[in-house]
Amino acid sequence: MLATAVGRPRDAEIDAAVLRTTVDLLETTGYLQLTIAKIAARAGTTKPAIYRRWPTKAHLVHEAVFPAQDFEDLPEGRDLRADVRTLVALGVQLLARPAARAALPGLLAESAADGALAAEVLGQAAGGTFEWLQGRLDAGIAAGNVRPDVTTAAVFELVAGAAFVATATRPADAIDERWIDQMVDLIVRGIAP
Amino acid sequence: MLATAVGRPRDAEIDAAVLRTTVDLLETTGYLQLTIAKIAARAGTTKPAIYRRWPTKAHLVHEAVFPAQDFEDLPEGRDLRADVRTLVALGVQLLARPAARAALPGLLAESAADGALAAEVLGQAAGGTFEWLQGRLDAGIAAGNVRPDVTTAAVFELVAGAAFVATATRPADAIDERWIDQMVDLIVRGIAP
Amino acid sequence: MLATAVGRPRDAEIDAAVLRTTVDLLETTGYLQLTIAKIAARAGTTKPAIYRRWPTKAHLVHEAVFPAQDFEDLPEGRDLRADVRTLVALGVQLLARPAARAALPGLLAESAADGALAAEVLGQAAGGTFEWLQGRLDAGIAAGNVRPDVTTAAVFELVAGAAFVATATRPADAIDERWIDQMVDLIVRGIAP
Amino acid sequence: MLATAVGRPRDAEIDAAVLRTTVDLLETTGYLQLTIAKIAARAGTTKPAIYRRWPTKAHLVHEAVFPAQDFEDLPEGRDLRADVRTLVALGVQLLARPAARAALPGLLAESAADGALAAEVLGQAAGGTFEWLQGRLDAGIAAGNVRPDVTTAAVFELVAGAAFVATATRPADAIDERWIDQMVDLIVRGIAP
DNA sequence: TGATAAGCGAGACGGTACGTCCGGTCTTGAG
DNA sequence: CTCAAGACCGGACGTACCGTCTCGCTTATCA
Repeated sequence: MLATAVGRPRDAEIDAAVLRTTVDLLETTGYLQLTIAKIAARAGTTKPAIYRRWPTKAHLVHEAVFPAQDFEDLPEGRDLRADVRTLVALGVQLLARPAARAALPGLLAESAADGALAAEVLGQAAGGTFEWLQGRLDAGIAAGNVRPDVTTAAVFELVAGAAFVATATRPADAIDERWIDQMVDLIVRGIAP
Repeated sequence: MLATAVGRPRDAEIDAAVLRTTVDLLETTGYLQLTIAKIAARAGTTKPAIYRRWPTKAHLVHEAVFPAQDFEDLPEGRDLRADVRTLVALGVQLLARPAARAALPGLLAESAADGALAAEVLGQAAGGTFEWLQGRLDAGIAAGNVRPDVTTAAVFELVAGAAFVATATRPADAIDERWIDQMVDLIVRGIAP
Repeated sequence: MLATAVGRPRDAEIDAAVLRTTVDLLETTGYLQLTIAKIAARAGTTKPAIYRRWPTKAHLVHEAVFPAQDFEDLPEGRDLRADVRTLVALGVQLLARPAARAALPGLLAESAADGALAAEVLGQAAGGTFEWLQGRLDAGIAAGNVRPDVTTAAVFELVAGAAFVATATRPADAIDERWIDQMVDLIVRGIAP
Repeated sequence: MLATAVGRPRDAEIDAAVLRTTVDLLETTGYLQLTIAKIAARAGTTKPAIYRRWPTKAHLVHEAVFPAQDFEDLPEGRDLRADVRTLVALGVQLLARPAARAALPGLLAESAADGALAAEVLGQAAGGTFEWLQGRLDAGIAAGNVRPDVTTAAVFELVAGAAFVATATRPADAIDERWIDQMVDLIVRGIAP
């Protein structure tokens, strides 16, 4: 995505309009019914303009629904329960948005056949989060709040998985504070010595 | 799929060949690249023969990858740990097969836009399993091994979610007995009083 | 088409109803749009009952539109002009009926790929007619009204061809007595010494 | 078939390959067995590419077998016999080719149900030819070689019809110079005063 | 300042896959 | 062996849409 020096520069308006439209249409029509042509028409541009920016629908949707900055602002660690709560809340916040609910299964389906895409999608989610969780759990072990044989991957799978299944099976308003509290409770007790 | 008395009966060979081919192609090409035309060609039959049996690709894949009988043989309850282990193992056994890994995100993506399909897919998984789990947890509560405020749905989400995320992110051989033991440990401790 | 002695005898009503319906539908929908299924439905019977009697649509149409007896009643020869007129009138009578106009190109198209059918269709038309014409021309030669080098085939081609092209290109009511007279005039002069 | 300024231009190779393949397959399989799918496969292209160019099989066959330019080069009139011979030879030349023998009944059958197609098919044949014949006959009348009451349509029907029936019933090699001479003789005498 | 290069809207193209129609066959149960 | 009823198989249909390409124009940088 490096800007070449020569030639007409890309119109940043188009980037913004396309990303915005993609989210809108995702919520309306779902991932599979979403087409580049529809996005182009609704964003007031053309298919080639979109294909110039994103190689596939999956890349576009990924960028539109899970912008990179969403994964960057994890707070400093406090006590264990608060940290777990932060993680569960992050998972819910990321996955429960309508656009995310619509996009994720589609992205996963595409990832199944495209390793590079899978790496990109998962890499981003895991990226900072995984290390952050590892740090929190290590601190917990040191403080005696977490069993030493608990692996970061297992906790990550529990948290992410529960959030994913909940968003896939529950109505949106059934994933609330009480749901989060319940999950936090289960996780914190599960990893306790 | 009720047999009508009148008219030429269906060729059972075709049913079998199509289901077999569907699983094969899923593992090879993935859900999105899978097409009815390819299945028909490889199974030695034609598209109409397939459309006569299954209304959409999703229905066919569902039946091919998650046949109904897979969900029917949950054993009698024993002690709590064994029961949780049964559930986790069932989740892994169902989701870790290559065809299932390829099929599930696709089915979820289709379900997002087709409520009836969602009900079918989830209904089957939840069908017996949910009630069975509820019974086991109630028994656990009665025996004092489970906190009374633990909900079946939450446990179900943890187990199914962990299995799903693990199959989506780990290599197949990294989901072994040790992984299961670890999950069972986390869950059992999480729900204990 | 020999009736076998054993078993239930065929229902002659069905033969008649199908032939009648075939002519009706030919005039309405044309040869290519005509289907065995439509004929069966309208004749109040079923496809298998029709296929039991006629191997193809072409055979059925042939029998329905050009029954064998139509070609059998050529009158005794009189004078040459009258004989030519008989032939031209026969051609017009056979080809100008709506069902025949609709059927003939279709039958010819099928005949192009099916030699046996071609022999049947042409054989019937040529059958008695060709010999009859040959006799009349021979008599004309003997009487000095026809050049000896005129071949029967050429005259046959002129008469049949003119009738065919006229039915294919003219409206039905433009093929009248005056048209016949004109053609007879051209032919009689053409073959005269 | 007007070239639009905008959009990707058509691949002329495909036009040529499809027309060539259509003629080949017509000679091999006949009109009714000819399918767009087979043509596409054999021409190395696809059905939509064909449907973009020709709305129906009939239009494609028409253009492939009777290209427009075939009807454009009628020579200046000379004496009557030579002119009639020109017309008969043109008829034979157009209709006796294997592809034309296979195509014509099919085109006529389709024309029976599609007036617009009929106008196109007949219009092309009649187009220049009819006027040309009219001019020649008028000249013949003026020169005293043709009866004034001879109509152009009747002569046209005789010539076209004879050529058509001959190609439909005779083997290809039986329509030779001698056949043409015989027909010319019959026609010229038929229209003479 | 002019040449070069890339982006843009417009829109048709090539080709994959779709879901359907229907032609001809087969099965059942009764006559 | 026929009949009515009806489903089945498979060839072909005509269409939707994806991603690419071409055009004529615009907008920037580089020589």
